[in-house]
Amino acid sequence: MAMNVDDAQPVSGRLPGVGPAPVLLFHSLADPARLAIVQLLADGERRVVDLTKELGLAQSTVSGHLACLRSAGLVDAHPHGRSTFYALARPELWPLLAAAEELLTASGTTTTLCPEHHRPEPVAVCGAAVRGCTMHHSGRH
Amino acid sequence: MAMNVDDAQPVSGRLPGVGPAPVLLFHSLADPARLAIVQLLADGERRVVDLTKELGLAQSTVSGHLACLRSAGLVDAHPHGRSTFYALARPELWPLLAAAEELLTASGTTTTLCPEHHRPEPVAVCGAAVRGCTMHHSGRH
DNA sequence: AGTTATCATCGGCATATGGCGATGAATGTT
DNA sequence: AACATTCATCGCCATATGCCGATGATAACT
Repeated sequence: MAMNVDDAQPVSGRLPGVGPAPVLLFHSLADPARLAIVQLLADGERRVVDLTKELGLAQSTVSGHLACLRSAGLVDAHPHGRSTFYALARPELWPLLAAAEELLTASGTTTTLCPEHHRPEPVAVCGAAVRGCTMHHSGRH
Repeated sequence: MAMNVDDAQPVSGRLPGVGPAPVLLFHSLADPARLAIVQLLADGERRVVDLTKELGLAQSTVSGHLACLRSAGLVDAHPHGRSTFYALARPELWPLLAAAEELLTASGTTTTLCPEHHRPEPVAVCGAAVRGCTMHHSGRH
């Protein structure tokens, strides 16, 4: 479930230099469960059990997905007591999801990947400063 | 090699609504070969043979990857004579890749996914209008 | 100490993925 | 007409992926 970074030659060995990092990043987002986790974490950090219940997946499965997201650097794990809290680690994720959403919209698909508060201004006639992309920790410790 | 759209219940059936489209999109980018193809096509459209040589992969493999990218709506196929030209179909892809690049940079990885002419302005003090993200067809028919 | 809760990790299993060569259709060339 | 080229598709195979239950470690609670 992991996809190691150290698998050297990605395909045949002489591909143009794409590097494993972007592949890992996109791979981590190329799964319904992981994408759902990201969306849930957008609302605030969660414990593994919480996600387990919200997703309807086995605990081991959720842990696996979280490990994947963590290896991609998208989430952070904060152990607290006997539970572990997971939270989004990269605010830069929202522009990415917004861009994906826009691409899909342009392709004719209606999708919602970003919560409203993380979407960029519709057009921004210029003047308004930085918006969206704010990390908000709704404490639960 | 395709990943069908009609596989209904993605994981267990009761996941929050993420929809198959974004998964398909990210999946299409989560492969070194396909990412390489995208980069090559950024420079202009290619035939399958061209990509086959440039990637060092079997023709059937390349065709498969192109089918995947096409099913994700990222590339278009223009049959011409006995060869087929493939070109990028979505200019909106560049903001996506730029966002991914930024995220990875923020994560500490140095990666280059967009050609310079497709990158957004470094900061854009405001004033300069729309830039980058232009589709350029360097004809070869 | 004993019990309960939470979670990471492991092994097993069914399926998906990505690689290849072979085949056949379509088209251009001789 | 015969041949060559290009490409989509198919079957095969090795590996990766995602799911689960079981196990064991850690920490809290009685």
